[in-house]
Amino acid sequence: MDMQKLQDNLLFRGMDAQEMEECLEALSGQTRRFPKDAVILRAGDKAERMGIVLRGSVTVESNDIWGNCTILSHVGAGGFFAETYAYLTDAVMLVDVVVNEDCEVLFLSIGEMQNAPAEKGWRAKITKNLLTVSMHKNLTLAGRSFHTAPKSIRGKVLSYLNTVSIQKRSTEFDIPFDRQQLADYLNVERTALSKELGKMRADGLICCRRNHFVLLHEA
Amino acid sequence: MDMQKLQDNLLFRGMDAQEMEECLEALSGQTRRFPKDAVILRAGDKAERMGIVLRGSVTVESNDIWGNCTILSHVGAGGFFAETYAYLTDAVMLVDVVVNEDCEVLFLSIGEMQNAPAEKGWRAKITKNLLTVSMHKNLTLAGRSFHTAPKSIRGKVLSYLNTVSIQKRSTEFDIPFDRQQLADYLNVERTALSKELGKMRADGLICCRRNHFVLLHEA
DNA sequence: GCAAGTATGTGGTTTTAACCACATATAAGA
DNA sequence: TCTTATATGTGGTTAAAACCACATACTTGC
Repeated sequence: MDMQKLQDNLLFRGMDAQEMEECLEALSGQTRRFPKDAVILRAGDKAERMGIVLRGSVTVESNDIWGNCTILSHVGAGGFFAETYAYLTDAVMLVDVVVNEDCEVLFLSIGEMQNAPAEKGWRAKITKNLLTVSMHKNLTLAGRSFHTAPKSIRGKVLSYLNTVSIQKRSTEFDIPFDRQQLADYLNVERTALSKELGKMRADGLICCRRNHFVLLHEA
Repeated sequence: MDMQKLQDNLLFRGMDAQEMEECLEALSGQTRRFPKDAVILRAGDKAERMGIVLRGSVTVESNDIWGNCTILSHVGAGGFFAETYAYLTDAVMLVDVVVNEDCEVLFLSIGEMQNAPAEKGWRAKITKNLLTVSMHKNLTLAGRSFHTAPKSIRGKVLSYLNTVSIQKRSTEFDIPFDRQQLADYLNVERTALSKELGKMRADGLICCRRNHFVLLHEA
């Protein structure tokens, strides 16, 4: 495991090498690799361990019996999943975690944190860091609510693209979704999304090819 | 302020009277009353303080320029708002916090927590409690995503009512929303919601009057 | 470069919910 | 109690998106 890279991760921020090691030991840190489309966690599971994406990416999604898919969030390298379920041990997962790009995941029994001796420096640090992680996750979830709120497909798309543009600090960027995934994220039908993107292009609002987008300022 | 009741609050769990006092002092605890429809916090504000609802209730909502309202969550007595924005001090609020029923709110400069001496017992406790609060808020937000995901109004309503029923452990319960608010929460149009509720009643799925609902098991 | 598989786009139809106008019911105040 | 205000429900129309079938474009492996 690349310790240096891990030490830069938000969850371990502020720890020295010694603390990191103790922490990984106490929380039974373990890495695993998964191929694209693998289901890492399934709705109904009781997740005892949270996941940290070291390489690749995953999506957190809900899949109902009728085949409807709703993507709640995309988690790239350095991101986290299932931390809520792993920490609130009584909560049952309502979502699946699915591999988007071949990835490597570090699992941590984050609940064990609370059993660690309070004197250990890493305990206070990881608690504080997990708090920050959780709050950021809150903003992510709230963000999706904003994207799905507009009534029209165009409104949803613009809300989403606008946010990505702000995050990337550029009007030209790649999004982490293909058409079907973007549709599932915005809760709309794929072909309707394609149509709307076509209209938006015709209207001179955007320019896009596959997952590459450019936002255009109207003349 | 009713200290006993406050001590039962999730955020202060595990603290003794002494710690509570120190904590409230350090975080500049201050209570205020608000009448119905007052706007406690407005989108665009930088919230330095989180709110704890002691009495009454508030809604966290997004109101755009065109008059569209989206209710993200309802916060009743004992609940919290703006903790994310108050803790992540650089984040600007994207939502309004509006009084739903006349209420009393305790404000806390939760960011100050990090400046308190680490030896203080209350600091570790409130950090841990805030973590729990944040994670529960995550589940709340994810819950709304599930309610708004179904394509049909009926699907949304059933998803919502089903969840409330599970929380209240009964098929008969009051919801904290009037029709307009429920529509805003589920992201649908009010009159369309009324119509659908009528149909659902005709279909023998539910029985409702104002904000009182009974779920019926089909024959 | 070709074949096969996957992703994306387009046209046409149907379903659904938004929208508007208004009726009725309930609550609150004089 | 009567009046007024507010909340809820209903009918009809329209706009929009879901849905289906299929064409085209792109990717990948051989």
